[in-house]
Amino acid sequence: MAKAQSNTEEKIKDAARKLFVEKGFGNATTRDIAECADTNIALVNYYFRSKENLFQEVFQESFAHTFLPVARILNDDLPLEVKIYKFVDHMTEMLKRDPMMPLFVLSEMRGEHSQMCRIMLESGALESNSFQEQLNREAAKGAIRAADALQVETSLMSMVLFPFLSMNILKMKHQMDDEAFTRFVDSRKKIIPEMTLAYLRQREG
Amino acid sequence: MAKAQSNTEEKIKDAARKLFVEKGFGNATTRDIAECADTNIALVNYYFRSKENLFQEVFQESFAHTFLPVARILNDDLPLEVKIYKFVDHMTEMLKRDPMMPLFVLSEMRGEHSQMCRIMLESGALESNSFQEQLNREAAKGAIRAADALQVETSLMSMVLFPFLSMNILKMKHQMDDEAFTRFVDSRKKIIPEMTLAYLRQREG
DNA sequence: GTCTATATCGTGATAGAC
DNA sequence: GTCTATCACGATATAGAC
Repeated sequence: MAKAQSNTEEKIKDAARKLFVEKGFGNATTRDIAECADTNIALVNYYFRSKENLFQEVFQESFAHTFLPVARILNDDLPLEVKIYKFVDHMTEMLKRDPMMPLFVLSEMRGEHSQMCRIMLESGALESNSFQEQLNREAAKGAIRAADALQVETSLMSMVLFPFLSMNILKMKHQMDDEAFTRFVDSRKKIIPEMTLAYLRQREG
Repeated sequence: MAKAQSNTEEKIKDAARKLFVEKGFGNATTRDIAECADTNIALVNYYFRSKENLFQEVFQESFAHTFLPVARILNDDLPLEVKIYKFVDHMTEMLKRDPMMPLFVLSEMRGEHSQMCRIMLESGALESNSFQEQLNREAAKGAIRAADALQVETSLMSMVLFPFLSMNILKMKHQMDDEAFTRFVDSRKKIIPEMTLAYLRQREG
């Protein structure tokens, strides 16, 4: 079709992405978005039929293009140790570029309604279980203890994501500026894999 | 003063606590709260001057009485291993009783405005650093490696809190019912301390 | 203390001129 | 495609009767 991309449409999308993530779906108003995109409410509803629709269109891609590819690293074909370091590193770098995304996603998941639920399911959230198989193989070799992949994944996700989820509290409570926060999460790139591997390589208690 | 506690006032507080946590400050309406408390909007504004004020009054106590005491376990006078197991266990049990609280607190912290910020600061969020001192003593004895208390605290908090923060996604993605979720977080009571202690006891990389 | 009725405002969405 | 003007609604909050 090669339809020329309207500049206005893109500006609205960008403004929406920014404001939705910053303030949540409920607190970001159409007026905010229009003003931030240097236009007016009527045009927002001209390009997208409604606020809900705008939300949907913007986050289908945005979410599927940032979070999911990184999360899938755990199912890549890589040696266990390499994989864990790569996962933590890529996830951390992604979050440094988009630090408010995780809190946004989680808070939009409250309540059944939530457009986010549909988006997550449609984005192919159901992964393969090749990570569990890898853990089983390593355990059979005696390289690591027996471990539940879901528990390990959850721990990894927790430790990487949580500092960003609680960024505001963390900064406030420990007087961190942006630079100090970056140093903090950067040093976790080493700590988190070490902690995970120390657990896996330990004899079962 | 011994002023008789109005039953209505308590019902409103309870309703507010429930709905604020469930849907967030912005999405819980005064009408919701009034209806849920079996009364009307006028009475809500009679007892509390405004919605914001109601929020403030309800969460000053609620938050300070549930989360903070548990968080302070890390500064208790206990052997390191005992302390870590106790912290994870108590925190998990607290969260099982109030599973939506963490996501609520974090999402209310977005934006500078946020009454939550004041509440957190006033609640005595500034703890002592006795946990760091304990880690230093243990490291000096050679029992553990040198470690930053803030990093260890963050990892512990992460691993306990995150499953509750992402409860909806977790349940949806892995078809967990309430019982399965409880089993999941219960088994983390063992995994999380093991992981933390395995890291601390490991020779430095 | 409790309720009904209402004032006032901000929101999402649309009609219609250009 | 773009804008102004406006509608319909739901929100918080209050006035005033009982």
